[in-house]
Amino acid sequence: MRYKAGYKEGKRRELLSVSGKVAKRDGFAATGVDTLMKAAGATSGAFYSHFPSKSDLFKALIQNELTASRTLLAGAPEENLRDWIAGEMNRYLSLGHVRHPELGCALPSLAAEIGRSPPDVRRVFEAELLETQRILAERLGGDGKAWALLSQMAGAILIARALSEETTQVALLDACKAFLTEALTGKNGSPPERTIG
Amino acid sequence: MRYKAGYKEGKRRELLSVSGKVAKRDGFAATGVDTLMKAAGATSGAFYSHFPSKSDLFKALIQNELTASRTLLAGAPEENLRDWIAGEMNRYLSLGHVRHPELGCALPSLAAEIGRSPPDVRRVFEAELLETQRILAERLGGDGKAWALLSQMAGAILIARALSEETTQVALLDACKAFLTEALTGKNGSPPERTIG
DNA sequence: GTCTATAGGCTGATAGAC
DNA sequence: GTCTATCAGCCTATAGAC
Repeated sequence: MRYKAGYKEGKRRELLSVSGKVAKRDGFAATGVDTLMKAAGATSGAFYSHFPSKSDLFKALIQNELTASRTLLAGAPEENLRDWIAGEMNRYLSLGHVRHPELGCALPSLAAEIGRSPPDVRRVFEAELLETQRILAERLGGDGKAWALLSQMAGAILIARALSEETTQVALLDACKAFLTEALTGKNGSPPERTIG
Repeated sequence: MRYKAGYKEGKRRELLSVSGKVAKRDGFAATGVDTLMKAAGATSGAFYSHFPSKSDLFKALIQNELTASRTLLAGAPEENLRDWIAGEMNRYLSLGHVRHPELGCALPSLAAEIGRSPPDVRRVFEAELLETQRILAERLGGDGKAWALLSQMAGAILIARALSEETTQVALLDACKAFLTEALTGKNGSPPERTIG
């Protein structure tokens, strides 16, 4: 064979990673196959030897992105609960996350498009998100707290990105940090950092 | 003149209303001008006598949608705070809202697209949202509570729509209702209704 | 003010050379 | 496995008839 064994698998991984970044930044439907492939250093013709259709890429990409986010979230489990919550809050509800969707969570970037996608896409999304929710619920000590935390964090980044002024973005982020910290750990929790611009 | 005075203004309002619905359901960028106009009983040629460009329609549509949502939210101010919060929660965090984006709030449907739009679009969004946040903050007695409530409610509908199973959607909605009710009114608030499918 | 027709560019996907 | 070339269809926006 003209290509090494394992080449295709590595290239597929690269396609997933690169097109995930572009999709989170510019939207999945709004970005053409040719553009996605150009970002990975190839052409649209090559794409179809890796995925049967653009929609199949979307499913694989969702799985890849949510798994990566979950790994990030599941890290640092040794600390106590309050410190872990404060740390995750400062990481997720940051201006850096608002400014760099390509490096961030898929929920604020792609959830609206997933909601408009066929059931097979949404099933992949649900399976992956439920796994994240399960881990969160275990740490927080409650299923409901996990859903609430996920919803508010994703919603905060979603709205902050749509805002025009950085001062307003910071006000929203800091408000959500304070609200969630108090609701999840009680008034005595160590206060979250102020967002640094 | 062959058309009545005031006709154009009325038609413009109809265009805003109809294209708002379609955009919230199918996405704004994903829907062509011709499709938007067909939904309003006209053709793409006529569109450009009402709006200079599709992007200008987006700005007008955002203004129209957020103003309508704010009017809905600002209603029923006579009750006490806890009843009002419970009522708004049951209205916004409902399966009907999940299932019918065309009739619902623009935030879960369009915020991601607004975030990818040029500054002039985001400025319109920010001005309108700040007015809603101001009213909410007054009622809740705190700027931060308003941002947190907006973020979690929008995030909850955003994520619920991307889920596949109705039981999971209901679990998420009920969790957010309970979480927000407790965080905003304390444990003694009357419990929110369970979501009815 | 609305219509049809059109321009130029983008899209997802396929065919065949290498 | 990747390339170029191509198809049919959609997009935003404009021109000219009525």
